[in-house]
Parts: sequence; C-alpha cells; structure tokens
Amino acid sequence: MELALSLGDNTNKQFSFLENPSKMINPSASSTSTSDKDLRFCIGFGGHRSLSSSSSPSVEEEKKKATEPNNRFRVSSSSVDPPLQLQLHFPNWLPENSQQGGRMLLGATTVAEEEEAVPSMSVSPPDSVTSSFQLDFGIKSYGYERSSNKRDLDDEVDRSASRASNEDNDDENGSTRKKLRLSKGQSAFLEDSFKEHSTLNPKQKIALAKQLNLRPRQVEVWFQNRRARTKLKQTEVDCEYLKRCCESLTEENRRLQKEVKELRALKTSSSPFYMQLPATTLTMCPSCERVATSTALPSTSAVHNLGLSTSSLRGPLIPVKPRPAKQVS
DNA sequence: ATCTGGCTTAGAGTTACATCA
DNA sequence: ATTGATGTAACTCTAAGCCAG
Repeated sequence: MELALSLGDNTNKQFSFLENPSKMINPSASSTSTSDKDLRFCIGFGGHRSLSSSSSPSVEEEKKKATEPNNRFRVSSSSVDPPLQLQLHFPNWLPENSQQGGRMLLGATTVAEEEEAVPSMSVSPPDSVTSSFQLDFGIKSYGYERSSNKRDLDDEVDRSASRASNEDNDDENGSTRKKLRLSKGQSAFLEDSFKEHSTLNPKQKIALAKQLNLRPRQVEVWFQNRRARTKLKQTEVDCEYLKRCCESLTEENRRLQKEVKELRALKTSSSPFYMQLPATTLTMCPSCERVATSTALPSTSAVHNLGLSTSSLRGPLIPVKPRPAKQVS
C-alpha cells in the first residue's frame, strides 16, 4: 500500500513558493496566479478504501489535522470515491518585512552551490554581506512566530543562537552529535513543502535549505523522517482499518453461523410440509447448475442444494420457499 | 550489449536529545 | 528537582537506480 501524493496532473511541479518567493512570503497578497485552487492537493493511498466515512470530521477539523505534525491523512475511499482534497495554506509566519530579506538570501548565493555553500553563521566573516544577512535572517525571520508571549520569541532567538553554536561545533568537532530543534516556522514551512512534494530533488533541497537557513542535509533528513512518520501513521491507519474489517467479518460470520443453525433446525422440523410442495418449487444448484425440483425424487442435485456450507447458502439459490429438507445425519 | 565501480538517494532501524507532564 | 514518556533530529546500514568507463 503506497502513499500517493497528487498534485493533479502536474507532478513535476516545482515548489511554487520557491519559484516565486512572494507567494511564500506574503500569502495574503492576492496574487491571481496563486489561488486556493492552485494550492490544492490530494492525498490518496493505494489501498483505496474509506476510513470511517460515517464519522468523518468536519472540514475545519480536517484542515486542522492536515496541518498538525501528527496528522493522520484520511485515506481516499474506494476507487469510486473522490480523493480527499485538502486546502493548502502557506505559512503565515513570515513577516512581510522579511520578503526582501528572503530574496536577498537567495540572491546572495547561487542555486548551484552545494551544501558547503550554506555556511554556518559564525564561520563566515562578520563583514560578509551574506553572513551578516544570514545571521539577521536567522534570528529575525525565525523568531517571527506570532507568539503572544515574549517567552516564545525568546525561545526562538535562543534556538537560532543555539543553531549557530551547534553549527560551529559541527565544524570544529564532528564527533559530537547535536540535536537542534527546528523552529515552528521552519517546521511549518517544511510541512507545507512536504505537502507539495514528499520528496525533494537536489535543487529543491538546496533552495529550501537556503530559504530556511538550514543545511541541505538537514532538509534532507527532515524529509526522510517526515516520510517515515507519514508511513508510520498510515500503517497505524491501515492497522485500525483491518482491525475493524476483522471485527465486522467476525460479526458477519457469527451471524451467518446462526442463520445456518436456524435453517438446519427449520429443515428438520418441517420436512412433511416440503414433501407436499408443488413441482414449481425450484432451486438451482450453484455448482452443477441443474434445476432441482422439490417434488421429484430427491435427486442428487436437490440433495446438493441442501449443502450446509455457508457459501452455498450465499450462492445463487432461488429459495422460492424453504427447500425440501435433507436428512442431516 | 554486458559488466563493473562509483555515486546518489530512499527506506528501515536506531540513537540521542529536547520537551513536557 | 527528578523522572518517564514522547517527539524528532540525526545517524548508520542497506538496497536500488543511474551513469560513465
């Protein structure tokens, strides 16, 4: 069962907001080319089955779930059902005044530059335009969360600072393992990127890394982990679905067993009645496809029709009336 | 056309760290 | 202040695909 991310028929579409930073920076700007339609995406799973269509949450809830880190994608229903369409909202965590900065960052380095081309903040000369800008970008742009309290903002600044120091340490000592925490804004942006493309080509990776002031390797790792999380969630959903299938089949099986029991009881108790049935009482044997008459001698096909398996009970029999009873030994 | 080695990338599994209750 | 649970960044390992020689 595979996860399929669909962007309509244009699967090779690049990140639109990377191609046009203004889309990303100022999503509220009513660019006519960036309609909600453009940003719509579908997520479908190869399994093609519905998940709790009876208890489907509201659209708002779905939107919320879709933006949550631990979102559980709703699987599309059967092939008949349309895939779930989720609205893609570009992050609103970028301040408008960072728009120019973002462009500057992109302009300061070329796309073709590789991982080393995104230097740590403190490695670059302090008077370097790029590095000073990146430092500025790193603190201001990533502290942009519209946090209602100062602590969040301080945290963001601290994170940026620790990022810088971590990268320093990386350069100095590659043996120690560091763990940085991506800011909410960075995560949100990566999340949105992931919704557009669950995998990145090198160009996209580098561009994204520059946008977020991360190393391409970090972006790559994030996408790897994100894919893993998606798969894990999907596995959980699948498991849940199969569990429910199993339960319902067990229930149906129980019901059918009961039905068989009742039919057996009915057969044995009302045999004389069937012996008087007219010849028009016909049944069709599903396996030999011969019509059996109930008034005739108990032919083999008629006897066959009395097969006790549940499958024969569900077969194309034509129970005009309860069939003649066969002596169940 | 086939083989081979190098390179890149993705997935799976794991570890280490940050955060929170 | 401590601790266990949880989430996740980052790591290793492996396999597959691609390409040049």
